[in-house]
Amino acid sequence: MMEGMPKKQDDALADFLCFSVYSLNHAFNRVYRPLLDGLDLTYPQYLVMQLLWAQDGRSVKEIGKELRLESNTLTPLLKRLQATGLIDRRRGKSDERVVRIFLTGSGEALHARAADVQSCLAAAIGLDTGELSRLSQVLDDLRDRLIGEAEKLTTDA
Amino acid sequence: MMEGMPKKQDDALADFLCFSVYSLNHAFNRVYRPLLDGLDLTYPQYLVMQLLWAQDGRSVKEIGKELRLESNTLTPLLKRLQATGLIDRRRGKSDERVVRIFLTGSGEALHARAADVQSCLAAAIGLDTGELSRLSQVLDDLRDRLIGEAEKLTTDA
DNA sequence: TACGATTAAATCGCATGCGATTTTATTGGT
DNA sequence: ACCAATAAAATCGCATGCGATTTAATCGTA
Repeated sequence: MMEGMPKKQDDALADFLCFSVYSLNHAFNRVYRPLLDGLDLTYPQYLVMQLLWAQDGRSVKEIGKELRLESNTLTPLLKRLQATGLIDRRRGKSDERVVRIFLTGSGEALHARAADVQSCLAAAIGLDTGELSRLSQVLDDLRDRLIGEAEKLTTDA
Repeated sequence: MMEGMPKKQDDALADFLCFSVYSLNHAFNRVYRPLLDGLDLTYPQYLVMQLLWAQDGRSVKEIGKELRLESNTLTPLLKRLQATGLIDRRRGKSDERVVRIFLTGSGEALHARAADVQSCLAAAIGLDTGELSRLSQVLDDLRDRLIGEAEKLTTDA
């Protein structure tokens, strides 16, 4: 309003942006859910399967680094995928602490059935390739900056 | 790669964008958490309090419409806020089905202590006002479009 | 070699989200 | 006035996320 005091107003936008991301994330889940229901996968499970389809035999740690998740989230999730028969969990031979994740036959087979999830999503989003990649880039940069800030905050406290 | 077959590649970007949003949302939570810990609030609880600080006496339905959440999420959350003494839940007089949410004294008092959350967030994000509002707008538009698509998908099935 | 520090997973507890259902109150048509 | 349809919350079950801690294996160094 006044020239001298726009700071309060501006700061509110930070909250708005966070809510935009929060509610957009929920919206994505709502689109993914009906698509993934047919595959008996949740969205985080789908993310893990995507990684494994790209490359097998990753450790829990490596998966966590890619998805920004910790073992306290991944271990139960991976056990559920194992229970449904999509993956195997094997202790590393050289290092017994490491658990490596391998696709089973049905885990690999699911890849084909997951083929149209991406195209449905792309259609629902309705942005062209350029906009998509630009937007992803902006969000990823912001994410990495925030993770840095979060570390500062928690280290200080 | 080939000129004739870029569709597969393009569709993958849809998955990437969704993951960008997913992981950015987690990153926001990591920044908010240490800030909100001092207020004994979670991020969704903070969102509800923001609404109430702006305007008291909303119904659960109205809060849900703003935050895109259902009663199955809000009811337990609101009961926790009531248990910590920040809000009151009262049945509407004209319509006994409706539960309206009111700030208590300590709920109102918390507003002052929450003042620097926004400014810390704004600093962590590190974008200027114009970029912030443009980005929010893009994400909100996408969210609303996706919710529309999700309804189509679930209605079809 | 011994042993404390480090590391990878796992475990525990709590707070979301949400699909599905239930409970209670209100409304609308006859 | 009656009663099915509708509407608002609440309840239940399950799958994340994550802080905090624990367990088990490996490493580093005296």
